Formats: sequence, structure tokens, C-alpha cells
Amino acid sequence: MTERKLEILTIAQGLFMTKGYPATSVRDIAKAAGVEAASLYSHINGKEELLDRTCFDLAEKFQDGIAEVNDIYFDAAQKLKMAIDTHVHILTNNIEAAVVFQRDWRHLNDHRRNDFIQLRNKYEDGFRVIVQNGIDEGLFSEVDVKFAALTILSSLNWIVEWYDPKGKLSASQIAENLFNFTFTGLRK
Amino acid sequence: MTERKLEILTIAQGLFMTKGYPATSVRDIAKAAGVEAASLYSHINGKEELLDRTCFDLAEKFQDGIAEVNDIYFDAAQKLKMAIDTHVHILTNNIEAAVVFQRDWRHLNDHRRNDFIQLRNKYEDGFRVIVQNGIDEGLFSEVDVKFAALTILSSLNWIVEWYDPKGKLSASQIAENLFNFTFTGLRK
DNA sequence: AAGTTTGCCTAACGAATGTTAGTTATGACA
DNA sequence: TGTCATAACTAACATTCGTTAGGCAAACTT
Repeated sequence: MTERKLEILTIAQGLFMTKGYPATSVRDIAKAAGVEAASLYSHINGKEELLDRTCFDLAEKFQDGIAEVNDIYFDAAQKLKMAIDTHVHILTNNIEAAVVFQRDWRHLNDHRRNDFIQLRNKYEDGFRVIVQNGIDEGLFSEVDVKFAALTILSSLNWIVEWYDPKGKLSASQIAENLFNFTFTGLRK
Repeated sequence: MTERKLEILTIAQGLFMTKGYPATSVRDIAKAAGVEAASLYSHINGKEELLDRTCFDLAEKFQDGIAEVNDIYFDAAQKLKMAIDTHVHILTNNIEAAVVFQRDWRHLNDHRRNDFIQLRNKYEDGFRVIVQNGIDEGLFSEVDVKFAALTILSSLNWIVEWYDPKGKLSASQIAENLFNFTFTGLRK
């Protein structure tokens, strides 16, 4: 990917984040890039390529993250802490792409959308494995594994709705809070 | 609202849910309603009215729900349980509207979007009050109130991403699981 | 029975959409 | 100096967008 193409991708992600993919026109992107709409086609194949790269580049980062965590020999609580930390850092380090990733993957074409969903399921499986490990190790109470993994991921993913890079909480602090909340709950 | 108008609104919500608001055309809605696009304008003022009603009708239900919970004299744990139960039932009973409510409120016009955000903040405040009560009553550990309320709502709201009316978990069961998870956490 | 309302129709509007074709200026390399 | 690649341009395309105007038939009201 050339430097200019990456630049355009980044600009597009910023617009997709604030306006949403379908509501962002190629002309919007061109304008933000200081260029005519047609000129973009020297760099990209079409609007959808920008969405595609956004979704799949981030998906790859998530895959790598969870694979790394599940490869090491720690107990489930430590693994969960690491997985949460990794997830939060990926989200906050790529907040614009992350919003698009969460919200606009539906607008991929049928084929790519299927690929995407498959990756997503695989990732969720990684979290299920951790929860199951925790139960087997006697560290976690015997919850519904699928439901628990989903709920943990809910809390993590909602970050993109409120995260502010200039806010008072750093990514690491957010991750720590989330782990504590997930592990311990509200009860005193 | 006439019966036909409500019918059109419901049809629109179904389309908004699957395609998203900006990607759903007036002609799509008309086709699903078995009518020409122009005919819709005998019933509605414009496309945006459909989004507006969807967002604010549901917002009202949420307001009523949290107000009711905070009006009664139970301890914070019971209140939280009720608030979660109410929230989950509103979401699952209006799943199509709920998806639109969560995802597409951004496409309201500036004025209405501000109104919407205000309602949303007010609702979140309701949850913060419950968490604060719990801490004051010595039932909850001394967490960051704002963060905790946000995290609870994250788990609740993500439901719309996976809830299946024909799935094995009923709304009440989902609510119970979520309360247990929130209150107790994973730790054995 | 006469008048009015309702719910739809066809036709068309101007604007915006994603994309293509063909051209031109610039700068690197032989 | 001549050749080629790059990155931009203008112009235009077919299509779709939300919406309006005006008409017509059936159904309800008086």
C-alpha cells in the first residue's frame, strides 16, 4: 500500500466513523483529501475497498492478539486479563477503524461479510476457551460459557461508543477496570 | 397515528434494522409496504419522521422504565435487578426499533439529535444513581460510578447484536444472567 | 344522493450517487 | 534528451435519491 493510499484510507475511516459508511460519499472523502472524486480511483478500486481494508486489517489484529494470549501457559484469570488488555488497546489505538469495524461491516458484500462473520466467531471462540479454562481450573464459577464470553465482549466493544483519547482514563486503566468488573462484579 | 401509518413505521423499522437507515431508500419501504414510493407521503412527512419516531418512542419507554424503578423503596441490588429486567424486556420486545435506536440515532437532524442525547444521558443517570445508592448502602464495592454504569449498560445494549426471539434464552433469563454477572462477576 | 375524505396512482423534479474515459502536468530514470 | 510512471484533472455516464404535483376511484359522512 502506497503512502498516499494509506492516507486516503485514514481520511475515509475518520469520515466513516462520524457519518457512517453508507452516508459518506466518495466526494466527501475526496474533498477531505483535497482532491477531486475521480482522482481517488488512481489509488483505490472503489469505495468498498476502503471498508473492506478497514474491517479486515483490524480483524487480523484481533486474531493475532487472542492467538498470542491463548498460546501461553498462564491461568485463566491472567489470560482473561491479558485478553481484555489486548482488546482494549487494539480498540483505542485504532478508534476510528474500530467504530467502522463494529458498526459498518454489514455493508461488505455478501462474500466478504461471510468471511468477516467467520473471523468474528473464531475470535469469540478464543474468549470462550478462556472462560471454559477458568471453570475447569476452578477459578470461575460455573456460568454459561457462551453467554459469559458474549457479555465480556459487550463491555469491551461498547468502548468505541464513548472512548475519548483525551479523556481521563488511559487504555490500560480502562482495561484494568473492565477486568476487575468482569472478574469481581459489583458486590462488596 | 393511524393504523396504516403504524404499519408503515413497523415495516420501515424492519428494513432499517437489516440495512441501516441511510442505506434504506423510501422506495425500499414502499415496495415492502406494497405501494408506490410517492404514496407513502400520504401518511408520513418524510423519511426522517420514521427514524425520529423510532428513536423517541423507544426513548420514552426507557425513561418511564427507569423512573418507575427509582421511585420505589428497595435496596440498590433489587433496584439494579429491576432496572436490568426492564431494560432487557424493552429491548427484546422492540428488537427492530431497538437496533435502530442504538445504531442510527446519529442520522437525526442536529436539533433532534441533541434532544436524543439529552434523554440518553438522563437515562444513564438513572443507572448511576442506583450504583451510587449501592455504594452508600454498603452493598456495592467502591467502584467508579460513571464507569460502572456505562459498563452495565454496555452489556445490556449489546443484546441487540445477538438476540434471537427464537433462541433458547427468554428475555427474563437473559436479564437474570446479566444481573448475576454484573453483581457477582466470574470469580468463584 | 351529494359532498368530502382517504389512499393510492403516474409522472416528474433537481440533486446526489459511484464510477469511467480521456487528458495533462510533474518528476524520475535511461 | 526522450521515455515512462504517477497523480492529479475535467467531463460525463447511468442510476438512484427524497420529494412534489396533480389526478382518480372507492369509501365514508351528512
